[in-house]
Amino acid sequence: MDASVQVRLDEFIRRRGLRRTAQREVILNAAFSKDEHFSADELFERVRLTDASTSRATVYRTLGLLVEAGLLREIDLGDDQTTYDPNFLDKPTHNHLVCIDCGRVVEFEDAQLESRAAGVTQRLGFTPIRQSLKIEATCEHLRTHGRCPNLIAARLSGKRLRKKR
Amino acid sequence: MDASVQVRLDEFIRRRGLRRTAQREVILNAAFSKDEHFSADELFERVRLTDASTSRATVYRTLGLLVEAGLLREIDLGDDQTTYDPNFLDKPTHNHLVCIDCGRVVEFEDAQLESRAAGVTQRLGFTPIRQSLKIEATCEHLRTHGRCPNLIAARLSGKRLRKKR
DNA sequence: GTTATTGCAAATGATTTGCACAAGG
DNA sequence: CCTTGTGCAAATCATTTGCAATAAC
Repeated sequence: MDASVQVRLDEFIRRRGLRRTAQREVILNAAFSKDEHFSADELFERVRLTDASTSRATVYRTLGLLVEAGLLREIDLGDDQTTYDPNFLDKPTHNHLVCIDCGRVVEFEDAQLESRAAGVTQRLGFTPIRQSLKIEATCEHLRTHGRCPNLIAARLSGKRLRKKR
Repeated sequence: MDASVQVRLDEFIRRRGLRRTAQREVILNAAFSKDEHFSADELFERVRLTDASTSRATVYRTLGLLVEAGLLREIDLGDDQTTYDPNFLDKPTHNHLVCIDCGRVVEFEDAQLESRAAGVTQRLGFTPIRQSLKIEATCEHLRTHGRCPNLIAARLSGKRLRKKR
């Protein structure tokens, strides 16, 4: 985990008169231990590995904090639960491509898309704050080879593939 | 309501061996009576005006049907409940700009954004199926005039302004 | 007649919250 | 100390579902 994440949270906590706690520490570490997206529950599971006493409620509360602090961002991948993305610090303007076949999520940045969207926003009489492009697509690999390695992996791990409940 | 909507639903129903019912008729009409976005509950309220007997459960079930039939599309505006957009028949590739100040939603199309995103998708090894750009922005009007007509209207109508529960 | 559909009420499941206790500064 | 944070369990709230009754075709 990048040390600056720790620093940013500390600043946010101080600025707001909040407190540093062991739980927030553990949760922060769990959240930024990989660059993978995660749900509140997945994070809770990760947290348990280190610290069995931290409660699910605290995970939810801390997630809210981290989002407010600008460390995490909530993204919508099309399923029912909120997904958290820890990669906006490194790539502040990245977008997401979701594979309809296997559920794989690919992140990408594109400066032209970014500026074009900003222009459109201005023209409409607004000031752009944040923009997110979600592309849903099918896997070229699946169509040409008849199978998709990610799909197989996803099924094995019992991962939920799109769509609500 | 455009008559073609009716036709499309009928075709979908026939193709799938489903049945035309009074409830589906009423719900379809309510959904396409305006070009405004709506939540399941808002639609249910609209439906009650015409027909007090149709249940909330049937509204939910029919919404699923209309989405499958390609008549409605679920969009994410950042609040907790699913929002349905009836305007994709007229503007198949439109995107959304959400004003952070007042919650107003502006729809816009942009062919260049569209094709650029499609190009990126191809380059990543996927076939684009659908793409949605959501822009969050602040109101120019609010900053320069100190007030936003939409914000006032939104507050008066007790509209929920972003963020979860 | 079959099979799909509906209404009702109960179930679900992610997320939030009230409260009494614990802990940071 | 005084206030914020936490765990727990109960509460929320949108959405889904089981089931018996109803209505398409």
